[in-house]
Amino acid sequence: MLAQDRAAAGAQMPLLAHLNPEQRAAVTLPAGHALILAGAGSGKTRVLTTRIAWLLQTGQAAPGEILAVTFTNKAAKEMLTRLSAMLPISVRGMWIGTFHGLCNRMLRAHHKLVGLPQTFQILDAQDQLSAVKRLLKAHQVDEEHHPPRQVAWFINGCKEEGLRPDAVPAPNDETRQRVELYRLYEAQCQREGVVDFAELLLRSYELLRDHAPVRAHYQRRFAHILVDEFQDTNRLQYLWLKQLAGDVVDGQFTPRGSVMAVGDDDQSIYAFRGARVGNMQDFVREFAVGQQIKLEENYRSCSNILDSANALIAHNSRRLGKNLRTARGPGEPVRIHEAESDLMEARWLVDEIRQLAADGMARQHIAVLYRSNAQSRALESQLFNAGVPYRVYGGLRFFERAEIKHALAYLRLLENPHDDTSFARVVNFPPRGIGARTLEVLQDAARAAGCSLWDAVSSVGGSAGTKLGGFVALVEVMRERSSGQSLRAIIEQVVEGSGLAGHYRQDKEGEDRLDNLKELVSAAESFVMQEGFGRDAVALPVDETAALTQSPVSQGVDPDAPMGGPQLDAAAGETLSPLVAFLTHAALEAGDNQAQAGQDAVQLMTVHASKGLEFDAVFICGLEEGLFPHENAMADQGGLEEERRLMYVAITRARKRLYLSHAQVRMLHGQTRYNMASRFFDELPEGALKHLTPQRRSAGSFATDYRAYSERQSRVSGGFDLDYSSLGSAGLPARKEAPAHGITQGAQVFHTKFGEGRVLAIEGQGEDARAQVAFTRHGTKWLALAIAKLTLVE
DNA sequence: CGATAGGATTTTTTT
DNA sequence: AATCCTATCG
Repeated sequence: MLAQDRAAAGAQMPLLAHLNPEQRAAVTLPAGHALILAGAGSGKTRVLTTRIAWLLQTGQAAPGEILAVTFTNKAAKEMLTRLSAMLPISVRGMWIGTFHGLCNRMLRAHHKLVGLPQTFQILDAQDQLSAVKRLLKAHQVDEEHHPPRQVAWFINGCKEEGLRPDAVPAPNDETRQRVELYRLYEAQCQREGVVDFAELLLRSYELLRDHAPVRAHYQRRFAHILVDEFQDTNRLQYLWLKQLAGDVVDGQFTPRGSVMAVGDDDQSIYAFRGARVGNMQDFVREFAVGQQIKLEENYRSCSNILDSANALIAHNSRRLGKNLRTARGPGEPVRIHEAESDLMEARWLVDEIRQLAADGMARQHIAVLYRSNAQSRALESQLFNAGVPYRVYGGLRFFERAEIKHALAYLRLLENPHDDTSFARVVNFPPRGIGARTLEVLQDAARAAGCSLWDAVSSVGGSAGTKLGGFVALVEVMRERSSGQSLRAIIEQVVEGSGLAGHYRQDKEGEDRLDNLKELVSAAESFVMQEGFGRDAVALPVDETAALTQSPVSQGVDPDAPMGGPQLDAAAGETLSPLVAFLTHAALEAGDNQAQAGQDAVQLMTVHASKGLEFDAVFICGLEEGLFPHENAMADQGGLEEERRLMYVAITRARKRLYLSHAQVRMLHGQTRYNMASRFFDELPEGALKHLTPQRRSAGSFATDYRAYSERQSRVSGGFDLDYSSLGSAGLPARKEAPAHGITQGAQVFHTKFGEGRVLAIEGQGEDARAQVAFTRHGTKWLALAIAKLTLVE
C-alpha cells in the first residue's frame, strides 16, 4: 500500500481525523527509518504522540517496544500526558524520557556491567565544577593556566564526542595536560561513585557497544524509536541511537529497527553546547532514510509574521530547505520600534503592554524576549514601577538553591560517605570551625592514601574529640536514625540534625531558606506519592523491571544466558531505596526554573528559553548589533547563522502580534554603548513591516552607505550626558563633528601588530576614546585610539 | 578561622 | 551594575 492510500484509509480512524495530509502521512509511515522536518508550529509533538498511539492501536507495536527520547523533562511529560489522553491503555512499559533519564535507567539496571555502584549519585554542573576545582587543587595545577570552567568544558566536550582520555587527540602540551586532567577526573569520579551528566550518556553508550547481549536485548525490545528535537542531538547521543538501532561491524554501520527522527534544522540553537545539526544529514545517509516528510503548515502565526521568519532564515546557507505556510490571513504587520535608550525601550514596551492588556489580551499570553539575561533588569524595573505583573523565566531552579544543595549533600553522604563533593560541601556548613587549613591537610591525606575524605578523617587524627571527628559522628548518627524511616522522616531529621535548620533560624535573612527546606520535604513527599519511588515512565530511575520480574535476579546480564527476556532489563529484586531514587530525581530534574506561579503575568525570558512556546503577542528587544546578533557569537564560522536561527525561533513564537525593538544607547556591564540596529532588520520583507518610529539605517546597509552611519554615530556620541527622555524620536539634536580618528563601529581596520579586525564598539571621546576590535587572528581587544595605530581598511 | 574588601568577569543552557 | 571568587586582614 502506498503511503497516500494508507493515510487515506487511516482517515477513518478517529485518531487521525484532525491531522493534515502531511501529518497523517508522517503518523502512518510504515516501519523503517524516517526523518520528519517539522517547522515551527507545525504540530510536531502532536505527530509524535499520534504516531505512538497509532502504532499501538493498529497493533504494530506493543507498549514495551516503544522508546521515545526527548531533551527536557518538560517535553517528556508533555508527551506522556498527551499520550495518556489519547489512549485507553496504560503508558507503562514504554520508555519515554530524556536521554539522561533513560541512560540513567539503563545504568542502574546494569550497574555491575558498567562498574558502578547501583546507588551512584549524579553530579550536576555545579557539582562537577567543584569536583574539578578539588581535583586541580589536589594536583596543584595552576588555575590560571587551566581555569576550572574550561577544564570541565573540555572534559564534557570529549565525553560528548564519545572519547575517553586514551582516544582524545592531543597535538600539543596544553591539550596533553587537559587530557591528563580528564584522566584524573575520571579516576576521582570512579572512586567516589559519582557520575556527571555526560558520563551517563557515555557509559550507557559503552554498555551497549561493548556488551552484545545487552545490545541485542534492547535492540529487540525497542522496535520503534522516536527522537524529538533531533537537530539538538550531539555526537554521543547520535552514537547511542546507532547502538540501539543498528550494528557496527568493522566501522560499517547496518541499521535495523525503526527510527523516526523529528527535528527542524532552522531551530538548531544549541550548537554552542555541542549540538550537531549534521546529525540530520548523517542520519539520512547512514540509516538510508527512505521517507522524509516536511511539515510546513504552520498553525500558529499570521502570514506577516511567518513571511518575516521565512525571509530572515532564507539568508542562511546550508539549510535542508523548508518554507512555512499558513492558512491564516496576513494579520497585523510586524511592528518595529527604535528607542533612544534601553530605558526608553522599556518604557515604550510597558506602555504597549498596558495597551494590549486594556484591549483585552491576557498578560500571560504576552512575552518579552531578549538575547541575554542581563537585559531583563531594565525591563523588570519598568514593569515593576508601572505595576504590571510579570514573571521571569530562568535563574536558579529549586534543586539548585544553595540550602537545598546543602541538604541534598547531607542526604547523599548518608547513602555514600565517599562522595567527596558532598563531603566538602557541608563539612563546614553550617560553620563548625573546620577551616581551609584543616581541609587541606585532610585532602592531602586522602590523596596520599588514595581514599575518600571520609576515610581520611581517621588518618589525620579525627577521633571523636576533634571537629572533623565530630562531623563524621554527626553523619553517622543521622544515618542510624534514618534506617527504616520514611523519606519524609529522613529529610526532616537531616535538616534538623545537620544544623541547617538551626543555622537559618539564626540568620535573619534565612527565612526564605527555611521555607525552601520545608518545601524540600513536601517535594519528597509528593515524589513518593506520584512516582512510587520512580517506577513511573518519566522520572523513574529504575524501570518497570521490578514489576516484570518476580524472581530475584541479582545481576542484569549473564552473557551466556539466552538472550532477551525481561531479566535483562534490570537488576530486579534490587529496588532502589526511596532516598536514592529521590536524589536521582533531584539531579536529573532540577525543578521549574520559572519564578512564582503568577496569575496573569507578562512572561519574560531569553530567546533560548522561549523555544517550543507560543504567545499571542511577542516583543523581541535589544535588536542591536553586538547584542543580537551577539558579538561573541561572531567569532566562529556559523556563529552568525546560529544567531539568525535564534532570531527565527524568536519570531515564530508569535501568534498574532510581533514587535521588534532596538535602542540607540544602552548600558551594558556598567558602560554606555552605542549600537547600530541589528542587521536582521534588513533581512525582513518590508511589506510585512510597520515602522513605529522614523526609519534609519541598520548594520546591514552600513557598508554601502558609510557616510549616513558615521553621521549618526557622531550624533549619538554627542549626546553623552543628555537626558535621553528629552530626545524626541522626531527631533534630531544638532549634528556634531565626526570623530577625528575616523574609526567607527562596524569598520574594518588594520593594526600593525594584530592585523585585520572589525570594530565592535567605541566608547569615550577625544583622548579617551577606545575601540573594541575583533581581530581575525588575535581575538577581541580594547584599544585606546589615541595610542593604537589603527587604519581603516576598505 | 572567618569576615571583608578588592578584582575580575560577565551569551545563550538542559541534563 | 552586579555577582562571584580570591586574597588579605583581624
